[in-house]
Amino acid sequence: MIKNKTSESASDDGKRPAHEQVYHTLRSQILFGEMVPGQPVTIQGLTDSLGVGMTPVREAIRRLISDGALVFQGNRRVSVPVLSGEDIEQLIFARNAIESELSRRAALRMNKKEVDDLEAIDRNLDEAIDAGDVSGYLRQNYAFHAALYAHADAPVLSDLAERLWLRFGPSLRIVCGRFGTQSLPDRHKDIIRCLRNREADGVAEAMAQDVEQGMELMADVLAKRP
Amino acid sequence: MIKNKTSESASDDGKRPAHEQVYHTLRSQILFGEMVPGQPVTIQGLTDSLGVGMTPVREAIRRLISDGALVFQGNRRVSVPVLSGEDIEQLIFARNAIESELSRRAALRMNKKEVDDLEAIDRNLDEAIDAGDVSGYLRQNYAFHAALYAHADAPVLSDLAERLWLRFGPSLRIVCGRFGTQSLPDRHKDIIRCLRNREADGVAEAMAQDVEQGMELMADVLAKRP
DNA sequence: CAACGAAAAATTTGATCATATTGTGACCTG
DNA sequence: CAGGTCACAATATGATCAAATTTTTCGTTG
Repeated sequence: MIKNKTSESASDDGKRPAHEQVYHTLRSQILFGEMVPGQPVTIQGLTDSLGVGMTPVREAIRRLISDGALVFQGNRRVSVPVLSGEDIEQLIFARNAIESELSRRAALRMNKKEVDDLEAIDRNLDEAIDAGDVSGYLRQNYAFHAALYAHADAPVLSDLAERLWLRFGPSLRIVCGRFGTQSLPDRHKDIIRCLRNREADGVAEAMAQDVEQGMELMADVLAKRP
Repeated sequence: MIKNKTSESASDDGKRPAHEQVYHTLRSQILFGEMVPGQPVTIQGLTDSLGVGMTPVREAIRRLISDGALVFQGNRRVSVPVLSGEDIEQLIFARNAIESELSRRAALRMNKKEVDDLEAIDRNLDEAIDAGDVSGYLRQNYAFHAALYAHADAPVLSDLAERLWLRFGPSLRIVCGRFGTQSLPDRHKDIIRCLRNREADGVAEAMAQDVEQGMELMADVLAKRP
């Protein structure tokens, strides 16, 4: 079986329509910090680099703007968002509210094997931290939260959480890039322990601390040098 | 000044690009219940009825899907969302958290005149209720909340709130259509009183009750006949 | 004479449309 | 009831038009 298409990138997934491909490609790039806050995003640039027409690119960009993953800058220009102090403050509030509830719901629903799987992700995360692998850290950290929330059985709330992550993804990468992977502490061990004991409120509390610690470090770092 | 364009609808706003026009037109239709939950939405249907090409329509639809205002049903089909009981439960939680915080922030920032303006909206709302004007009720009720949140100076949280409103708009219309405008009680008078006294926590509490009452009535009604 | 600034041309990017292609579901037939 | 065919709607592209930014040029001024 030969791929005779030129296919410069975008990993031809075979079936999915191109606009979804583009959406998911860009989404990952934003979520995992492959785009820098403030970086301009052009339609024509993407049609060239991704090797697709403009229509799918336009649709993907609209979707990402609606997600808060990109911002429309008035004069037809689109760019990766730069977070202000107030933005981060609001993100802390919203993440605390939404993600602690998601954690609580997940705690009530997860069985032993599912907690084991989550712990496996956390081990991968620790490996990435030890290796100083920033990209791996961002991916595994996201995977940990996403896996937990997937068990909450709450699509509306999960959706909101995803949007919030898209907003701070690029900035989180900046923080990690400056201070390495050691600097961001987490409460994942507490979360897993409480999950095993089925202490839903404990899980929610640990998640709230996890969120708050990470976001406040981010706020501090970005306040010094935006 | 003559509009010589055929312009069947979409109120040619002069400057804004067509895809934004289409987006806002559809957004209003969804928010104010001019679309029925479950109703299919086709690209070609909209290109015909709005008198624009398909590209702007496609972009607007993608944006609305990302907003949660429309749902993509797997096989290229798009429709207006139908809320399940679990969806409403999650909406109640999220609205409570986000909108009470927005109210609290607004309370700390609003001056006397701004509260007067809000009260004027509430009077319009009461008129619509007395007149049994469902469409007017939906618009004025939204206007009341939107005006309040606009004073919270919290764009990230306001954005989240807008998304939640888009999700339940069509279903709220169904509830009003079945039971009239009298059936939905609100706490707007309490909110205004607390705003005048600068009791931020009181405003937040009243808003939480306003949200909860409305949403639970909606849940009850839809539970009987979805 | 150099430097600054304003106006105009050129380039780049975005927006829209018309058209070709592809995939989906319905309908008909054996 | 299975399999094939047909019609319709969605997807994707490239061409064309419009807008905005950048660059260039020219005139004025210190």
